[in-house]
Amino acid sequence: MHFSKMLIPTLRETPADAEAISHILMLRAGYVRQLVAGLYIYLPLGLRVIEKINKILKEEMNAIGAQEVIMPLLHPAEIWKETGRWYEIGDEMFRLKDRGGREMCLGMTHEEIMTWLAVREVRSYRDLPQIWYQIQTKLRDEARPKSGVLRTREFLMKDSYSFDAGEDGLERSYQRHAEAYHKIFSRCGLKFYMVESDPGMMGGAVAHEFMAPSPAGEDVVVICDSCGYAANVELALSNPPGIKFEDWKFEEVYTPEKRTVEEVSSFLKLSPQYFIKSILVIGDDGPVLALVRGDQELHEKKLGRIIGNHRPAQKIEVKEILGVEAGFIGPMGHQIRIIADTCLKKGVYVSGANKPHYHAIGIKPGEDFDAEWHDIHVAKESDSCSKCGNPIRIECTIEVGNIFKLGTKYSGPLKAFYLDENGQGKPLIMGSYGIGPARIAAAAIEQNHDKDGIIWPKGIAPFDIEILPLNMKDSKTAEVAEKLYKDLVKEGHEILMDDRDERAGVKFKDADLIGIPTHIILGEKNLKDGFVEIKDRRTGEAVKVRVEEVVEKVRDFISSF
RNA sequence: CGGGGCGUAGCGCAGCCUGGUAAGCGCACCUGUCUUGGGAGCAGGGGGUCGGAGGUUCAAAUCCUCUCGCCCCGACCA
Repeated sequence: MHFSKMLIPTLRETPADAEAISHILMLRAGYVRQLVAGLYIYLPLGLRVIEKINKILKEEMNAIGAQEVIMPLLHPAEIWKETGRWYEIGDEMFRLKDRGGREMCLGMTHEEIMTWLAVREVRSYRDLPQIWYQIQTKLRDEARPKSGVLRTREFLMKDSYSFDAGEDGLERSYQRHAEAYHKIFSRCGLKFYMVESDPGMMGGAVAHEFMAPSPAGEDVVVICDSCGYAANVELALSNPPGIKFEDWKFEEVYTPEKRTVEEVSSFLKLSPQYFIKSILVIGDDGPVLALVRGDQELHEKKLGRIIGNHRPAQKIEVKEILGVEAGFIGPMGHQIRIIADTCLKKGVYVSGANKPHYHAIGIKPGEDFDAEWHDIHVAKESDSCSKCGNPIRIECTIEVGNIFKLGTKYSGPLKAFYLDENGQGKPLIMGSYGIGPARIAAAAIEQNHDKDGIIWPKGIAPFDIEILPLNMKDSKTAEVAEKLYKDLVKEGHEILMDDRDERAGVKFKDADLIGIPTHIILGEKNLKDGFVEIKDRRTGEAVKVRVEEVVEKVRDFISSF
């Protein structure tokens, strides 16, 4: 393609409302434009990247026997009502009515519709397994779209759904997806982790996420380099640093106006690790007291998985339920449900004395109070791996893919049954699997850029090579550039030819911004001696090559990186 | 939905506090000229209901009220 004939509106300056690097660079390099919050236009270059990614997705999905289909994105409400999600999902679902007043919604995912198809078309165990996928638009009315293309209200998703006769089959489909996903993200040039994740509202028991490390990511992941344990911080288990306990006798001490752990800890000159933080929350089934160590934080989601929906108690509620004001709560002597972090199970601690302006020293778990023990703290960098005891790492990541074992969550309510060998009706065992192509593109930029712009991984670059004839007014330059372009296209390379009548500096700057992996530079002086330069965008390394050898050298050059 | 910030030319911004002399700057764009290995120079030019509505005033980009939009933090995230 010729630059002069393409819409590539590069920007010299950073747009004011972009903050994430991928967002800034996609705007500056002319890949996308924003319509309104969370809705993006993909310009020619941006579309090329998405299509490269989609091609990889299709190849790898087809390779595991998945079949491409396409589903409507307008859905009748009835199906969503049957699974209950019409009611469970809140404002995130776009809802509307057709002219007949029939309730509809825009598809935010396709479990219901895929299962609807399976109900009708899958009859026998002989039809199984089936894996169906599509690459199609999803619509979710996000509360807060952000970070450019990373979180939008409308986005492309490769979603696949597996239907098996039993748990073994699901396991196979799940593993095949995991392997395909590894290949996909590798081919896209991403650094990524596969981590254990919370199945959440998707239902089912097992789920993994594919996470691309990047400071722009909104998910936090716990990684153990020693044993390979990797999990989303929403469920990651970890052991807080061990501490040496004193042999305190139970004793109440006067701590006037000292309420927070920091205040009491500095007042008593004891490290926060020796404290028990007591947090009262109000759940659907009544109040619950959550206990974590003084140097730890309570993880709401971890607690939520144990007690369900809950919210922090208000000050008045604390007084009413526990009989003491916040700041002096201790775990002793309460009748309500207590969930305590596992690391508190042993030791001798300090906490509130359940009377105003007093704390208690020498509290022994198991003796002075009892609790249900769960890992409910937020994993931190200083924690150690719960599996092998070695240090863990915490990283911010972009979720680029996920895989869920659904079981019969959808096939049950929608009555997706098959007949087994004995003629018995059984529910299909399902899995669902997603990948966001736009997030792959954004993550690739987040992980591959420098001060000058994007450095695309070869697998998903919009073009393989950019030709830069530095002076288009020089007839020799223009002539050789055209010939090289034709020859290289004939070789099967995708080429962007910067045939604009721009100064050399402009072409270099734009080429670096746009980030095509290989540049062929045609300067007047080199050309007089019969040479051009082949330059690698990532390293900046350039080699001088005779014009007639370019086609051959490019072959070597490209394969050497 | 709560908190904060910002809306002035395609992009980046100044002007607002202290109303009039305030529709400005840089880049981009158009014409000409010159230049061609890292966003050149010179000369000329086009482009704005100052997000919108209402109000105060002799007079509003500027003050007041309402409203819409965008970004960031948090909550939420099938």
